Parts: sequence; C-alpha cells; structure tokens
Amino acid sequence: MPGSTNFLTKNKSVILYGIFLAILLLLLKWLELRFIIINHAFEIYAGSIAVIFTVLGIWLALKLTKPKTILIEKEVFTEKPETFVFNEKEMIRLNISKRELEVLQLMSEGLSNQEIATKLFVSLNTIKTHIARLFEKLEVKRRTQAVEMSKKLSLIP
Amino acid sequence: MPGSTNFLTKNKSVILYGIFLAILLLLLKWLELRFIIINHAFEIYAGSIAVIFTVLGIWLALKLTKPKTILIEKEVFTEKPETFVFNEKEMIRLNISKRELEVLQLMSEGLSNQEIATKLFVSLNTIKTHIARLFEKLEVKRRTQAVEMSKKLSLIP
DNA sequence: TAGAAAATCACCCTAAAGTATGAAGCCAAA
DNA sequence: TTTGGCTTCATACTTTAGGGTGATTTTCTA
Repeated sequence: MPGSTNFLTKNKSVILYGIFLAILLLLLKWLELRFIIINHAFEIYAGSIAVIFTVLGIWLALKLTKPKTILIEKEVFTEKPETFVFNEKEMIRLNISKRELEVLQLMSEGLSNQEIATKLFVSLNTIKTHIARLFEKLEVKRRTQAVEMSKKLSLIP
Repeated sequence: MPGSTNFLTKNKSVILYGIFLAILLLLLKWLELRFIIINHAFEIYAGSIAVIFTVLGIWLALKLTKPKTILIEKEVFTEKPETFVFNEKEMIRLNISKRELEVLQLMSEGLSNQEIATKLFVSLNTIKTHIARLFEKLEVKRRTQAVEMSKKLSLIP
C-alpha cells in the first residue's frame, strides 16, 4: 500500500465525482423539462445514463487504483567475487618496481630469500636488496608485515 | 504488462458485462411496464441506473486493471561478508592448543618473537617453543608459510 | 590423587633475515 | 648523450628465527 498521499487523491476524486454527478443530474432534469426527452425515447435516456455512469465508474476506479502498481524488491545476493584485482595505483604510488613485486609475490608464498634467489636466477644479496627496498616502501620491518600490508593494498592475492 | 492471460480475463469480463447490461435493461423495461415506474418517480429510476452502472463501471475497471501489479526485481549487492568463521575442527585435528593459536594470531599480525613474548608476558624462549610446535603441527618450515597455511585452514582471519 | 597434557623457561647452536654501504651494468627518457 | 631509475652484486655486520634438548610448573582429567 502506498503512503497517505493516496487519501488526498482519493478524497479529491470523490468530491469531483460528486460534483460532476450533481451537475449531470441537473442537466438531465433540465433536458427532461425541455425538448428531447419528455415521455418517449426513454430507452435512449436510460442508455445514455448507463453509458455515462459506466464510463464515470471506470474513470473513478482507475483514478482510485492509480497507485495500484506494486513494487516488489527482490534482493539478489551476490557471492563475494574472490577475483583478485591488482591495485596498480598503489604500486605506482609506492613506487614499487616490477622486480620488487615479483619478489613480493614469492615472499608471500612463504619462500625463503635463498629460494627466491634460486627461482629468479639471481644472488641472495640481490633478493636481500629488493626486500630491503620493499620494506622501506611498504613501511614495514618484517616480511610477515610486508605480506600482510601488500595483501591489504591488493598488491598480491 | 503481464502475459496473454489478461486477454482471456478481459474478454470474459466484457462478455459478462454485456450480458448483465442486457438483463438489466430488460428488467428495467419490465419494471417500467408494470407498477413502480410509469411516468413519475423518474428521478429514482435515473438515479438507480446511475448508481448501478457506476458500480458496474468500477467493478469492470477493477477487473480489467487487476493484473496491473508490476514486479520489479531490484538487485542488491551485498558487501562481502568478511565474517571469519573459525575452523575449530582443524584446530582439534592438528592438536593445536589455545596458547599456540594465540601465538599464531600475533605471528600473523607481523609481530616478532620478542614482541609476542612481551605481549603475552612470557619469555622469548617460550614463544620459540610454541612456534616450533606450531611448525610441526602445521607441517611448515617458516613463519610466513605458517601464516599462509593457517589462513587456508581458517584458523586465523 | 596420579598421570597426561599444556605451558613455561633455559642453553646452545645454526640458519636465515635484515641493515648498511658501495658499486657496476643496463636502459629508457630528457 | 647524459641523467636517473632499475637491477644486479658484494662485503660486513647485527638481529632474528629456528632446531634440538632438557626441565619445571601448572592445569586438567581419568
């Protein structure tokens, strides 16, 4: 059911209907006393009344049932996407290079510095340098914090 | 607009309306020829026709506009729940104690062993022991792996 | 209440992580 | 072409993490 604004419209329509009905009756009475309908052509008179008031009834009903349209909100719950979207803006903002990100990803997988070095065909010292820079840029002190931070920043899944 | 079933109802109503109108006219004609209304009490006659056909019109309109209700589906995207449900079964299965879980949580927050020890008012060695046991139970070799594993097992958020 | 499990702590040692500094090669942009 | 950023590597050092063993105390349970 719609709000209370319906009552105003409803009353308005009823009043208008009443006024229109009164005018119509007066008109008919006037017509009766004049030329068209006196005693004959009674069927035409009754028929016209029937037609007019039917139309009036339909109009009234339509007017009253105007806000009849019912909006049914159906909530559709969406699954959490689980699709990782890489936050490139953060990477740019923190000035993290591609190689550093690569090291970060392997670090987040639990690999040791030596394992990362072997995997990337570079020396252990190189990895240490990368990681040291990453800690600066991510403003952390330990690799566990780095992983936590970079996950929060959507740099890694 | 709803489906084609509306048309059947519509036609049905129109036919019924027509039949009812015809019957009513015959009834009025019959009444006219009999006792009540002959020449006088004309207003009652016209008024009753008006009322009857108004009601009829309203009824007809309501009947026709019955399937006017519109269903609107509104998709509501929910925030990803983020509600962490602790996996107690895994904790029991891996035989992880409360204290160990506590240490695990602090470890996942990036705290060092010394920081954890200070926070829990115990010695560094105690924390080392807890963590060593955790590594055994989680079957990992490093704390980064431990955090990753325990997140996968829903032991920590 | 005795025994098991959990929690605590210590000592020693090695491995890994992290810090600091310096430097060389490469490559794209000014 | 030169400058600056990226990548690479090295050396030296400190700190932290991790492994192994043993022991004491507390807490819970059969």
